[in-house]
Amino acid sequence: MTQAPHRLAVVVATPAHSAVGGPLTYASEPALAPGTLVRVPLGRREVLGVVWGEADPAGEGQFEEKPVTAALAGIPPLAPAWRQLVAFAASYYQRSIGEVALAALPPQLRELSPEQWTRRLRRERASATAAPHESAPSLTAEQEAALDGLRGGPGPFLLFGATGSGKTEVYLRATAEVLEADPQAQVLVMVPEINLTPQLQARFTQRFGAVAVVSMHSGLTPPQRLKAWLAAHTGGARIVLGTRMAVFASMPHLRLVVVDEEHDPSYKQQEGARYSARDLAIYRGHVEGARVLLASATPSLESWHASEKGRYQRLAMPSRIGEGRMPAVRLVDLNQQPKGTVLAPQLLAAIEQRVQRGEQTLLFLNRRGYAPVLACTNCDWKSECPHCSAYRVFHKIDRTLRCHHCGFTERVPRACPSCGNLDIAPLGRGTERLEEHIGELLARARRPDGGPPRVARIDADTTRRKGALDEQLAQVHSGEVDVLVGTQMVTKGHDFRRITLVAALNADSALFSSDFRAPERLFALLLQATGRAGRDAAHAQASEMWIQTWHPAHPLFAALKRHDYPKFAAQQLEEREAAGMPPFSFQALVRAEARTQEVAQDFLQAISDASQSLQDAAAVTVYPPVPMAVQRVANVERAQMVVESPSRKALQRFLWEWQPVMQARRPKGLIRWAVDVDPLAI
DNA sequence: AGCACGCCGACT
DNA sequence: GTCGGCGTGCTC
Repeated sequence: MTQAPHRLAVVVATPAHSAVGGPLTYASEPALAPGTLVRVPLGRREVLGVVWGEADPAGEGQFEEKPVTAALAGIPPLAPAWRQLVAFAASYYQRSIGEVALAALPPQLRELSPEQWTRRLRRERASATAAPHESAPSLTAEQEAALDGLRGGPGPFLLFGATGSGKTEVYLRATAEVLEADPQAQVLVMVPEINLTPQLQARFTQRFGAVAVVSMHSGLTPPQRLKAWLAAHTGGARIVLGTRMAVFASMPHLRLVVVDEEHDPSYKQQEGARYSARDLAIYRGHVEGARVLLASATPSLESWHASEKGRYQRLAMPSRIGEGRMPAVRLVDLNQQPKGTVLAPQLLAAIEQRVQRGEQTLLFLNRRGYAPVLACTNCDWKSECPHCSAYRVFHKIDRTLRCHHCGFTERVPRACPSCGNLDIAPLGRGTERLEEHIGELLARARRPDGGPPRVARIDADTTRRKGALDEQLAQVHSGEVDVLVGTQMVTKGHDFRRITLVAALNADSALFSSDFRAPERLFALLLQATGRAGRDAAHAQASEMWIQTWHPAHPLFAALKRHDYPKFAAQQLEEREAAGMPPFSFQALVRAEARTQEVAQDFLQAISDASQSLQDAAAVTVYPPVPMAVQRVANVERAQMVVESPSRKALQRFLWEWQPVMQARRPKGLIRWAVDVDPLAI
């Protein structure tokens, strides 16, 4: 073998602050272009890497530079814009480039040998044309105006559109225009949840044909993911639909990015590189010269603020299509009800009325299981999880106590484990118990056909099986179900035609939460739930949203009654500004996990003290460490501290200066620590 | 992150 | 007497 002339910088999936956080240097006989996928030896294994560029000549001779094992040939290298996106995300969210890059690639790529790879490529030689299939419906004036706005500027755009105003049709039209204007152009459409991809995929394939559309989300099998990725990377797929991970899809001809329900917290990744797919979409649009369209009926306050300041261009579609109008919001004051009321009599009467008329009701309760706690009636035993600082939830269906944090599950004890008392009682209620309860309450009511009312429940427990959600939704749509009990899962996106009554039963917990974003989330959730009712013009008049609350005078409800998001947003932004909170400041969270709370907090305190000598310390406030809300999970103690600055730039610099300090101060017994930039929940 | 090596408890 | 728990260290 002759001397290998090229020294390549290759990124591999190593965490940011291990000793090998940066790109590694490998030797290669042929010159490999940046963006080429390679297999390289690392320790005793062989891993997938991405060529990032030429290695730094200064580092020559420092390590034994092993040769690249093989390049995955036959596809174009990852484009500069993709690499720039990955490098930016790694830098902004304080991770290594390799970690972000490899997480953004389909996992199966890591496992394929070069032979399997070539075989695989040969199979995927299909190119697709986007042939419009169905004819598009005519547009409302508001949709026309939104599309005009979209044509008229560079963006980014914030489409502020009521539920039922026809936002999806705007995405379809905008997509059609982009695809027609450029025979190679590609479009990325993101939704918050996997559950929402099938119906969106159906809409897009109807319009553009199946070959042009692929979806990308964690529910795909590894071969499906690889296939979708290849189709996007080689340009065969003109349209990519997906969840947050799709923001990293390799799309060399990206021209339009749509972020549907942009306010949804699911766009923030909660482990590994904690990126916001919505924020990265904005950045990506910027580097690729693609239009970015964020859309929501209840935009995040960050996006709303940006549109108020003119950084985002706002497009408004306030009206529901056709005769549809938003349901009337009615509050039930729980202070006026007998103690222990689950459903106020007037709400129950309203439900019975719907049942008799053959209309449907959605009861929204954001807590699954039968009861959140099981307690002994004699001593003070409660169903605490032995591994977490949380109660295990009682699931009556299989008579188990399940910890929703660590998964620890046991059969319900026959008697109190502490005192032997046989009488242990559920406290509070979840969807299971509500389903049971409502069944009893409605026992005397009759459907128009004379039959007894049918109650169904949709939550994470009833939809665990693949396809289960679809089956259950189909039952609702066919009219088999009269009353649907569900968690927030049912408030998102699903188009229920015959629901004329929606009720939220436990809205209050978020009103006085310590999390400053809780009201924003609650408002979005309730308005979204409201949007589930009255989507069918024939029933719209009688549609209602009921909210049971102890605090009917809360200003959030006043805005909700008028469906007035702008008013609500203005109030919230005023408070945020006065308190110096996002979007008027920028935050990061340092989290630490250890066997003991003391080790975790001491570490945070130590790095906090050490941070005061950093260059940007004056522009940044480091708050004291505190235990996390759920302090212990799976026998690991967790603590965190907030870091805040009025300047995003200063915060960024500060965090990067700080990283080596954290590394150096890492004590024995600390399991891990992580930085969460722009955290959603504190 | 993997994956090794290395030192102390309950099983064949 | 081994299997295996996870603590510590290394990877171009």
